[in-house]
Amino acid sequence: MRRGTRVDKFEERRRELADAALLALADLGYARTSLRTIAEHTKFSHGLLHYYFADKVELITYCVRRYKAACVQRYEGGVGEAATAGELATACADGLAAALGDAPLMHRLWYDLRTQSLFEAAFRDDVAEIDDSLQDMIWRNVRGYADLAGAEPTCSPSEAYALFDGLFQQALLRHLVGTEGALDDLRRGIRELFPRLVA
Amino acid sequence: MRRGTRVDKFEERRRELADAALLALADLGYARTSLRTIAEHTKFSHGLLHYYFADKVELITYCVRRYKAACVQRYEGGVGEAATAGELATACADGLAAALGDAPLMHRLWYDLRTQSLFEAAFRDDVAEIDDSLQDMIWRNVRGYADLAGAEPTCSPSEAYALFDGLFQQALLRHLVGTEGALDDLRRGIRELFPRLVA
DNA sequence: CCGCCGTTTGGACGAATGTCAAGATTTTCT
DNA sequence: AGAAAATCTTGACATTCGTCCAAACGGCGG
Repeated sequence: MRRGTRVDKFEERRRELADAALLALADLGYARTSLRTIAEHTKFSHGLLHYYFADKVELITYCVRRYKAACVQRYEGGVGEAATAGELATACADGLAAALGDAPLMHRLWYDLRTQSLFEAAFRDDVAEIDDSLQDMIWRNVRGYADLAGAEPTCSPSEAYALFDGLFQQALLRHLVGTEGALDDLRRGIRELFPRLVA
Repeated sequence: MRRGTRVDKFEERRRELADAALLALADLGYARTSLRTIAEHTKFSHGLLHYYFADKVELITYCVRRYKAACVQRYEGGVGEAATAGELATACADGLAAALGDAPLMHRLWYDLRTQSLFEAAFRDDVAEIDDSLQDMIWRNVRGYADLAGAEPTCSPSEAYALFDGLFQQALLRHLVGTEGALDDLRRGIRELFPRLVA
């Protein structure tokens, strides 16, 4: 048996366990998720987690990286197809609102982990990496909008990301407590944000 | 001795304990703060906490309310003195940047608790109340800016708050990891945000 | 078939947690 | 001063946590 196969099998199980852990984390949040509750989301016993992960921190950071993989893949495409600036803004707004509507608990977890990284240095690098890729995603859209509108962005990439993220996070908050129209407001807010950022 | 005095003394100690708890929470975050570590921030023993608070949740929610009291008091004044729209924008930007620079750990705690409220229903009402008062504070500034500029806001109060909060939260993130110029960027970002929101 | 090795289990451990109650101490009232 | 009420300390409790480990399982090459 080739060495590669063993490693692949090992990595595959790590991914499987991490995915289960992400479901548990999305349910309960970082503060309330123990290794045993994670194990209950799998068909294995709690001891196994320490066979595939050195400790809890390694498991969680692996989960964060895994979340990022799914995340950037989702946002990878997107900008290309719009013919006008308005179309791009609408497409971006619809995409973000759909992302929020499809997996609100995952985004809640994202904000939880991002906040935890401010207290737990171990998460900081991975979280920062995800944040950067999200900022890039937003900036590609803003740049694309400016190009189609024959204008230039009047803000920095990080500023644009902060503003988009503010809208997104508030929409998440309101969506989770059941506020009607939170997603529609998000769509409108994002659509109208684009023209505010170029000149 | 009047009954009122007893109640006052009781309430005063509750405040004292809650303030110590807030310091501990600001240090460690909600997930890592236990009742015993809170007690270590006081001159009392851990058992006393259950004399003044029924359980941990009541203590934390009391802390949140207390945080709000200090918070709204800080932001209460502010709008009145500006003579021009630009002055108001600058004053608001300076105020928010100063608030962040003076007590970054308290604001980190705020975002932590706001996120926890998405998992722990017990905090939800108090957090929402603080969020509303912050939104009002922002909206007073946006309204005031629009009046001085002879224009009208082109966004809703919640939208304005989301955008301001996005800038503030990112500035906090970058400030806490030591990014130079995070506060200056926040000031500039807020100053430039005002004209984007009126027409 | 046996023995090996990667997997998996289930229980044990010490530490830490929230909660509680019994007693000591301090304050207050008569 | 003495009684009563309040404040506070101390130690214990059950539970849960992360971690570790000895043993059992399972497939595959000999």
